[in-house]
Amino acid sequence: MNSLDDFDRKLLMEVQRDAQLPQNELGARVNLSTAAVNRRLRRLADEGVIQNYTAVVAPEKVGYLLTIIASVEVESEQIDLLDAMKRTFAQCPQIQQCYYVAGEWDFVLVLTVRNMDEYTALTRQLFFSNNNVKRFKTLVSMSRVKVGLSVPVDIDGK
Amino acid sequence: MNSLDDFDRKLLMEVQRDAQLPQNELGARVNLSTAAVNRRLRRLADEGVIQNYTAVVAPEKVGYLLTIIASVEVESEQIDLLDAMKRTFAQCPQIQQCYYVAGEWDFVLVLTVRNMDEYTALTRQLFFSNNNVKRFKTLVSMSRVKVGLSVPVDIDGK
DNA sequence: TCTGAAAATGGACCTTT
DNA sequence: AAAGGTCCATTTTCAGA
Repeated sequence: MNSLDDFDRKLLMEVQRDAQLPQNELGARVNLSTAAVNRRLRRLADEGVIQNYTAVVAPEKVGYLLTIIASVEVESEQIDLLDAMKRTFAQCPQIQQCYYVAGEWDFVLVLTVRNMDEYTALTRQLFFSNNNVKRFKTLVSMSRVKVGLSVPVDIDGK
Repeated sequence: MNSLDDFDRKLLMEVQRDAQLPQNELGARVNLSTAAVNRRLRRLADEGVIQNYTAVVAPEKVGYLLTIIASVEVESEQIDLLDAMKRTFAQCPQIQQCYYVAGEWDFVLVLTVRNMDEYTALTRQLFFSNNNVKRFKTLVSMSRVKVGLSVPVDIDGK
């Protein structure tokens, strides 16, 4: 049902780089007619391979000057407590990413905040006032060396 | 030069959620004519507020089943050594994100890989064979609770 | 804000494998 | 059948009045 060919992979590569390329330009790059490109992009979206199209906003241009990585260890791994935390984290607009991980920590969060005060307030709200947070650690980003969600869909293996 | 009004903020909000909304639909949502929407989106892109438009690909649908968070401590913080590492990390397609951080670690990486073998190979290439890596730690993501790059541009403060 | 031209999308239909 | 190509109508973009 869900096997991608080289056309699909090339399209995904291009459209991850620039989702605004018109379909005729995509067609020129991957060697397909615009109609075929149109059909494939629709199929990829329908199948959920392409989750969505989004504009990437530069946080520093809208006043979000700080990026923070926070690790969280929980007190109890009881399912409903975990689910509640996941929901809380997912809903928090400043949390861009939340991973539930195995290892020394239970959650890793990537946050974007305006300044340290905003982060301090968030730690109160998210960590200190949550009984199930045993401890957390903060790493402050000095440089966002690479930031993206691109998946490498090179032309080869499977 | 770069002050956003509520129209801009609403547009950014919408277009982060779905970059495919036509400009007339955006206009209806934020209460502007399509021409005004058109001009504003162009301006936001020109100013770099909108960095780019991209299709978000579901990694698991293209065979990238594992998400890994890796922390790296370096041996020396000599500028040229750091720059070399940054370049290496930035170029690695499986590294989605790389932050240079202050705190217990020097780098935090978010990686997407097909499987553990691929990650093991990457650790050889990126960490073990790099003299400037003192130590690294791996956290394996069991659940990608929230994954995005959205910046909260709600309607309020500055 | 409105109007209109140029461009892009997406369906219908036919052809190829 | 499954997928590509061509053609065409509709929608969208975007500049000028």
